[in-house]
Amino acid sequence: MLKMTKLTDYGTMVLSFLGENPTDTQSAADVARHTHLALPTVSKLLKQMTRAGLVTSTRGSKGGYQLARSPDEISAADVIDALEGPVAITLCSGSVGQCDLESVCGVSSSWQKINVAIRHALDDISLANLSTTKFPTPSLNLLGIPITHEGGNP
Amino acid sequence: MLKMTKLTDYGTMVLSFLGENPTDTQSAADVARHTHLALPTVSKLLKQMTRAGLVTSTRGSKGGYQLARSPDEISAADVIDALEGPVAITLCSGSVGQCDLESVCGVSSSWQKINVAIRHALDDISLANLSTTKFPTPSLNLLGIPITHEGGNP
DNA sequence: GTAAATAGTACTAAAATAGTCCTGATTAAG
DNA sequence: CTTAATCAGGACTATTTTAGTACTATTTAC
Repeated sequence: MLKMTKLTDYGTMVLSFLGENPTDTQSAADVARHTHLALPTVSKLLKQMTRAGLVTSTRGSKGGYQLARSPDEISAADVIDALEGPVAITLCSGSVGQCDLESVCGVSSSWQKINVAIRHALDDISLANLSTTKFPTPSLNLLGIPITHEGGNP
Repeated sequence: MLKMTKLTDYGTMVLSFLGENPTDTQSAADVARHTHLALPTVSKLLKQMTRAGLVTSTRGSKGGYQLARSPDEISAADVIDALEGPVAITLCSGSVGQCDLESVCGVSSSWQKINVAIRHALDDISLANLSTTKFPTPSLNLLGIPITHEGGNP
């Protein structure tokens, strides 16, 4: 539940790497080398993220990719949107009238609210926050409960 | 992204129905009839939720299921845990040291924070809130942004 | 013109989800 | 004590989604 797909995770890694040297153009092969991901996969991700406007590409020899804007202007929600399409916690929460069970369901609008809430939370997390390399992670506070750093992955 | 599986969605419907008449014991067939879900599916869900302690079962003829506790004491997180196992937004956010890329990843702990934040949000939503039948849906407020009802499913 | 890149698309493989079925155990009722 | 109704557990199949690869076309530096 509430899992991102691997590709989104990878996408974040790729963006994070691009963010390390924002002025350099990196080829897909460069990115693959540094992130230890397979080239075709990285290539696919970069294409998708280019189309979504998260990175810019330069074609031709000596071409490559760069972040389209600074790491603190790219949100977690942006990345997810680019790689997985619109966020929706339940099928029916995406849009109205598409569920056969709608009339007998007795459950729904609150899921949509949760959805919106999570969405806002993801909007407020930037790539800069997600990259451990350089930036300090700010404290995140949802529902009045401050969430502090308590170990975890490097 | 951030989607629940259909089964969790169904599970909520099932619980919601059981919550309508908390004192009655409903057989799996009854539940299937009223929710318009297939019997084997409902049966499977009820078994899982029984094991998780969300509903109680009575075996034998005239047996069936009831909510184990009142609808406002069952949270969205409970339902998700029962039907999908522990919440984890990324693979590596579930536990430390299980990811090959950990050392080169440069991304992670903030996903864990998001994870925890969402978790808390889901803890605070009860089945009573999710059931449209009887209970008014309270306002939900994450990150200081009040989320108001703005149409959507019935 | 050639080599090094990205763009687009289609395809295949793998994994997760959803759904079904069967066999066994338990209990109320006749 | 037999039968019918009902849950328990697990195995199995089908479907859908996700992940990963491959191929062809286009663009550009030199």
